[in-house]
Parts: sequence; structure tokens; C-alpha cells
Amino acid sequence: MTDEKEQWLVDLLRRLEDDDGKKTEKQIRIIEAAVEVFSEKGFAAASTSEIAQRAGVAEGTIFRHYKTKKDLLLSIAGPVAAKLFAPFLMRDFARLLELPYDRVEDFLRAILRDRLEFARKNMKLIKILVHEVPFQPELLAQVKELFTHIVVTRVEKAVKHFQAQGALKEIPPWRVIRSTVSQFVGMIVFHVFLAPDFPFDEEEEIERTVDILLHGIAGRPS
Amino acid sequence: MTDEKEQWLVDLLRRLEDDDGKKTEKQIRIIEAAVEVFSEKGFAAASTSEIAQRAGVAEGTIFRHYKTKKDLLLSIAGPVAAKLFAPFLMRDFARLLELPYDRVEDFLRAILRDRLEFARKNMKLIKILVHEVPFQPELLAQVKELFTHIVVTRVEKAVKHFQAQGALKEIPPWRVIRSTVSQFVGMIVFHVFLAPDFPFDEEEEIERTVDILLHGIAGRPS
DNA sequence: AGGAATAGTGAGTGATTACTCACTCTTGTA
DNA sequence: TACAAGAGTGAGTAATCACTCACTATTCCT
Repeated sequence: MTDEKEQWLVDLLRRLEDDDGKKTEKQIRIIEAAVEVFSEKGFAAASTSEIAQRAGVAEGTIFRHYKTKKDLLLSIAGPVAAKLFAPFLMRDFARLLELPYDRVEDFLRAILRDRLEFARKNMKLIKILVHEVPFQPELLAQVKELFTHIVVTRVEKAVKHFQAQGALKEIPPWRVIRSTVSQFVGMIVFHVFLAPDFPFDEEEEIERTVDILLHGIAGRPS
Repeated sequence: MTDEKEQWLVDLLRRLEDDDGKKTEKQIRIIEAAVEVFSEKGFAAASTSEIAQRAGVAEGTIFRHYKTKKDLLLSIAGPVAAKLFAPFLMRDFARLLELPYDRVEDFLRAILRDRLEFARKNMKLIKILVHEVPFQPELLAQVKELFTHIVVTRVEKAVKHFQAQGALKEIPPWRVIRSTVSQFVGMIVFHVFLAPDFPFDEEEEIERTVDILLHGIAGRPS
């Protein structure tokens, strides 16, 4: 039944796989240059002339492939939003709920590890998305829709599953989700964006973060 | 001894109190209009002509008080950065460490409550600061300096104090700080910026957030 | 090989930009 | 009251902006 309403999501993600479909070499260079300039200066302060210059292309070439500058932005930031939530749509994620012996910590560790890697590989794209989402209504709507659809249909189910199992406290799922997202985003923002040179053992850092999320920072006697 | 090196910080905050010093009525209107336009469109997409129009002022008047558009931005965003960290410099905060009977949860609740209120009252200003910090090196440097100075001299001391007391786990203070900031920022961003219409009992929400930070989301049996 | 579609070009365009400047108006002081 | 200093003005300016278009180069199908 989920496959009916979420078909568009699956389609969306499938389209992301072959997004290198039929692109000219120059068009690829335009996208690469746009990512550079957008992430460095922000969308509004980025000029099409600089993008063209960095791509080694005439300015008119940009507008052959993209109607407007905003079009170029959306063609870049849109897919990032989808990829950001992609792992929560994978089959493995749904199947996971059928494995009652799977421990929450393994589950959380896997997600954090995966999204940390994703953030590292896509720093500039994420920066562009986060920066422009408040000013581009289309982007905001897309992100909100992706997030709510995924959360209510998948993640919330997973939370309730683990709660029934006794692995998670019986608190409202949205609070569990918010705490987890806060902790994970905080960790990723710190290590990837704020202090990328801060030395750390990735596996241990993941484990400690999940441990704090699960058991808190209070002392033992409590 | 802290009073020597941190004199500049104290001075900075004192200057914020009487920042309404000798300002013309039109100058105040310019600042108000600038806050509006900057937060709506972003600094780069905001035009001085629109700011002047909204302030009911000639465009030249802006440049009588501010050398450049960037000057106007910095005069707005700079003080916000300082006010953001201000409560961690208050005398009460330092004195708190001399009260061994004070419980961590009361401490955390007070901070969260205070910063939540601050965020509500200064939504637009915070939005401007967060949005422009990555693109204005002066702002970034100021925020980093404020944060590190405050953290190492005050908050870290507080964490170690509570650890010695047995109220907090013996984990590296920076990890305690990161977890706390993550959880608090996540809570504030959700309630103030993402879902301001989401109905909630503020006091209970504060209590539940602090409880999750202290004791985690794991089920009792563990 | 031929011809149509698509990719690429770059000079040109009107609109908008941040900022200037010569000027007037207001305010405080002696 | 006289006068200096600052506040306020708005037309003006050079630069830059996103975007267009008439044209050429390349690719692709038959």
C-alpha cells in the first residue's frame, strides 16, 4: 500500500541514478562551476558571467540549457534534497523492521555513519541547499514534503517498532526523531563544516554520539 | 584573573546596553527596515533602494550613517553575535559554580528557557546572522572568538564542576558541550523557525528536552 | 553526402545596482 | 541672532546584472 502513494518518490530517486544521462561535456562543466560559485558566494551574489568564465564557456551557453539562473540553482539543489533523505526509502530500511533481533544502536550507528559520509562527499551541495532553502519556496516545499512523507511512513514506524520492543522509551515518536536528528546533525555539522581539521577516530566518535543519544550525559547515580 | 583577558568582552557587552545612544529617528527606521529586508531576501539580494523606501528615507541618508551596505549589515549582525553568548558571561553564571547544591537539570533548564526566549524575540536578527556568517569573514571570526573564549573559560569549567560532583558522566567536556548545544539548538530551531505554529507547553517541552539530554532515549532495561 | 536539429557563441540591451555629491534643512551653542 | 556642524535629500553615474539573438559549429539520422 505504501508503494502506491510513494511511487513518485521511488521514481524521483531512480531518476537521480542516471542523471548523467545525456549531458554535454560543457554542460557538466557549467554545473561544476555553478556549484563552486554558488557555494562560495551564495546564489544571489553569484554572477552568471563568473560561472561561465570558470566553466570555460560562453555566457550564452548557460542559458541554452537553463532558462534562468534560478533554473540552474534548482537543477542542482533539488536532487540534493532528495538524496539527503534517500537512505530512508531503501528496501533494507523497511526490511529492517522484520528483524526483531537487530539492536537499535546498530541501526543508529549505520545511519549516522552513512549520512556522515554523504555530508563529507557533498559539502558544497549541502551548503547550497541549506543556504537557499529559506529563500526559494519551491525548494522549501520539496524538502518539507520529502521529509514529512518519509518520516510519517517509515521512520515513525521504525521508532514505534523499537518502542514495542522495549529498546526505546515510550515517548512521542516526534520527540525521539527530533532528538536523534539534533544529535546527528550537530555531530556532522561540527566535524564536517565547523572543524573539519579536528582530529578524531570516526568509528569511536560515531559510537560515543549514539551512546549519548541513547543514555544521556547524566552521571551514573542519578 | 579572568577579568584581565576578558575585559574586552565585558566592554563589548556593556556597549550593547546603550547602543541606542545618539541615534536619529530616521537612523532607527533605517535599521528596522534593513533588518526586515535582509531577513526576507538575504543580504546580497537586498537593495539599498528598497531599504530606503521601506524606511521612508532618501537613499543617500543610508550612506550618511553607513559607509557601505556591508557596514550596515555588520552594525546589525555584529551585536547579535555578542548577545547570543551574553548569558554565559554574566556574574550569576560564574557564581553558580560556588553553589554545590544546585542541580544540573535546573542549570540546563534555565539556559534553555532563556535562549528559547531570546530566539523568539530575535528571530530575524538570528536569521541574518546565521545566513551571513559563512560569507562575511569578519563575522565568522567574531563568532568563533566569542564562542571559544566563552567556552574554554566558563562553560568548560562548569562542566568539569558538575562532573566532579558526579552529576555528569566523565566524558570529554567538548563532547558534553556539543551534545547539549545540539539538543538545545535542535529544539529551538524546531519550535521557533521550522514549526512556530506547532502547539506545545513550553515548560514541559523544556523539561522533556533536558531529560532526554541527561538520560537519553533508550528503554529502561537497556 | 545532405540536411535538420541541437550545441555553442559573444556582442548587445535595458534594467538595476551601490554609491556620490552639491545642495538644503535642522539643531545646538555662544 | 548668527553660524557652524551635522542630518537629510535625490538626481546623477559608472558598473554590473541576467538574459537575448542572430549567427556559426557540431552532431546525428537517413
